[in-house]
Amino acid sequence: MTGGTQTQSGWSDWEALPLRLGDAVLTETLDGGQAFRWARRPGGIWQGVWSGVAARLRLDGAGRLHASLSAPPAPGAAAALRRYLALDTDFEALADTLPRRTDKHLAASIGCFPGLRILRQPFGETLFSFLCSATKRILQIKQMVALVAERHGPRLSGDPAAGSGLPGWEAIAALSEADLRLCLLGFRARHVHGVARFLAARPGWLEETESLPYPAAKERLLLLPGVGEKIADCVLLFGAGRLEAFPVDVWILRAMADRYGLVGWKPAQVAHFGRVHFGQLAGLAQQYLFAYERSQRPNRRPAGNPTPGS
DNA sequence: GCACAGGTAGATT
DNA sequence: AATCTACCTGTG
Repeated sequence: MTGGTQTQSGWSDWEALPLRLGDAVLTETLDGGQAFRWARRPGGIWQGVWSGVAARLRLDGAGRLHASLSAPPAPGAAAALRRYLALDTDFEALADTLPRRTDKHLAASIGCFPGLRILRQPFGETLFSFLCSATKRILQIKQMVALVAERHGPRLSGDPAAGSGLPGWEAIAALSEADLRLCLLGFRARHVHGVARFLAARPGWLEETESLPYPAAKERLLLLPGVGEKIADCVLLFGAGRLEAFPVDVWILRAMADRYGLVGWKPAQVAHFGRVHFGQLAGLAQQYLFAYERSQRPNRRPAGNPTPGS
C-alpha cells in the first residue's frame, strides 16, 4: 500500500456526475424496488454494490450527484458506474415523449418524481434479485440478497465496509438449495437453485438472452423456473435497459384500477393496455406510476382492515 | 396471533 | 382457458 488519502480512507475522492435530482427521487431510484443492494448511511450517503464494484453516492446542496468508488477501484469501475446509472440516457427527455399531455395521471406521477431513472444493472444479478422478490417487501428482499452476498459472494477490496458482491451464477450453482434456504429465501431457493443448474448446463445462454430483441429475450427468460411474466419484464427493464418491458405487479394493477378505471382487469389485459397506451417506453411510464402509487399508500393494507373482535 | 408481501407453477374446474 | 392454491418466513 502506498500513502495518500484515497487508499487510507478506502474510497476515492468525490466526483461530480452530470446529474441533478432531488433527495426523494434519488431514494426512489436506488431504493424503490429496482435494485436491492443500496443502503443509506449517515450523512445521506448511499452505498451500493454490483458486479464487484462498490460505490457511494450523495447529493450536494444544489442537488448535484457526486460519486466515490471503493479504492483501489476495480478496473473499469468508473465506466461501470456510468453504465449502471445509465448516464448516457436522458430520462427527462424520454419522459417528455410519453403521453403526458393527454394522460393527467401520468403527468402528475412524472411531476412527483422528476428525474427518476431506470438503472442498468448487471443482467445476471438482476435475475437473481427478482427471483428473490416474489411476494416479499423491498426490505426483506434486500436482507435475503445481502445474506447471500455476505455468505457466498466475493469480499470486495478496499474498505472492509465496502461489503461483498453477489456470487455469480457459477458460484450459486455450487450451493445447495438448503444453503439458499439458510439465507431466508424460502421457496424461492428452489427457483434460484433450478435457474443455477439450468444456466450451468448452458454456457453463454444468459449473455445471449441479454443480447436478443425484447420479445425473444422475454420468451427465453420465461423458460427459467420461477420466472413468469412479471419477473421477466423486471429483469429486462432493470437489467437490460429494455424500456418497452412493462412489468405488471399488484401496484400497477391497483394504479390501473384506481386511476384508469380498469377495475377487475387481469395482468395480461393490463400489460396489453400498457403497451398500447404508453408505447415503446411503457416501462419508464410504469416506473413513474409505480413510484406514485407507493408514495400514496406506503406500507398500508388494503381498505377494509378486518376487526379482530367481530 | 395472523394476514400480508412488487409471483409462479401445478392442480382443478 | 380461467380460477384456485401451495409455497417460506420476517414484519407490521
